[in-house]
Amino acid sequence: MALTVKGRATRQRIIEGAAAYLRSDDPAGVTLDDIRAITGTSKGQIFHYFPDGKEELFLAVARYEADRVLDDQQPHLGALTSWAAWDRWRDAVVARYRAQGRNCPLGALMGQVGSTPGANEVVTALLNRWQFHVQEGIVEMQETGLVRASIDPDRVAAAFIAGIQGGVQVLRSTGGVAHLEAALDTLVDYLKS
Amino acid sequence: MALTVKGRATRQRIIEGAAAYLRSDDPAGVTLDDIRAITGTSKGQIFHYFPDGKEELFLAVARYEADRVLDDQQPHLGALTSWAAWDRWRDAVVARYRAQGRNCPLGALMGQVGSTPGANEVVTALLNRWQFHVQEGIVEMQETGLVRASIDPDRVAAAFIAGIQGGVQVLRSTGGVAHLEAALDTLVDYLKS
DNA sequence: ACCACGGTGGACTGAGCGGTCCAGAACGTT
DNA sequence: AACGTTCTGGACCGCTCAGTCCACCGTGGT
Repeated sequence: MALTVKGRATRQRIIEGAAAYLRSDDPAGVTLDDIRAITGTSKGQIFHYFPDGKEELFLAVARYEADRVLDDQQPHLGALTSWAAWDRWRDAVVARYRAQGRNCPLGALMGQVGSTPGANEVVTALLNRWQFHVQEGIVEMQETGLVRASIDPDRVAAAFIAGIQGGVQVLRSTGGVAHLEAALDTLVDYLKS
Repeated sequence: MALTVKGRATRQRIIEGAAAYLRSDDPAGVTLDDIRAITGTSKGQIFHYFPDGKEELFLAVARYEADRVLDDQQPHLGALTSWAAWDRWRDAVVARYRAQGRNCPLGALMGQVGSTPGANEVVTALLNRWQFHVQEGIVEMQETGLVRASIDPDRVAAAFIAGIQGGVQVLRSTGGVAHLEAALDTLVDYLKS
């Protein structure tokens, strides 16, 4: 399938339109017809650009959303070299998810797509990149002596990822960011102690 | 709807059969017909005992599973009065989810049911009870001087809940319990420090 | 001018599935 | 034994929705 400039634009329009729609509404009941209407396209186009249909489209949207997750944390996440930087990062994460509210785009997508290999791969790749950045930050803090050397950067970075994921999970049920904040603050506190 | 003894038994059979089936298979594609076949019942019975249909049945299963979550952590969760008890609890949680593997019954159910008020209520109630027990444990440890008084039991208990939820979430994608262990160990370590 | 190929529109299909309905069996109460 | 109530079975309905198909349009290369 060779795409022209126009074709790429349409494909992208479908992805972004679908992403926006899935972000606002409950994705459980989202149909291809909804997406068709929202993006001002037709069934023909959707299957032209995503031959495997719904699953392929949703996976493309998931990849798109996954990229945004890390983008929204930059530049803080990439330079966790001082306590001030950690605080800014913490605030960025909390702000992002507070704004997002109950509608976690990726979470909802995953609930939809289920546990296909492709879906797991998208999530795993995101979590790996995320954790890597946190780990890098911890290592750098250790090198400058701000964090004691006895802690295991990989392990604590994993704990951060788990804490954030869980905080967001709770947010999806309760609507509050208290757990997310508690997890982040407690772990940062742990690094400082 | 007045249920006889036989009726209650059938209703329970449906719930448990559905729970078992949902636990093993991908719940996204589970139909009422599947449940009917598994439980050896009929459409008539399902709607007799769950007049609101699929949603009511799934909610009943969710409640059933939610109860099991805490049950599986007992008696450890209810008596976090020594470091040994905390370790036993930690091991019980990890063992439970390791055995469960990728198939988180409640998580999958929630992905199915979506964000109905009823579903949120089930999850919120579970998390509250869970967090309460952890908080109680922290307070008791403080009273016996094993945990320093300067930490906020509520906040750290919330961090535990977030860490566990996130660890399970990661488990669902990667199949590994490393994140769950990292979260628990790091937070217990935090309490000890 | 032509032609080939990618882009676009939308009617149509087919099946899966939640939910309805009713007839009849079992039960238990008097 | 008779009658009301609950339990059970399964045929049936209707709708939703992913996916198909094909005709037509736009564009760019020669």
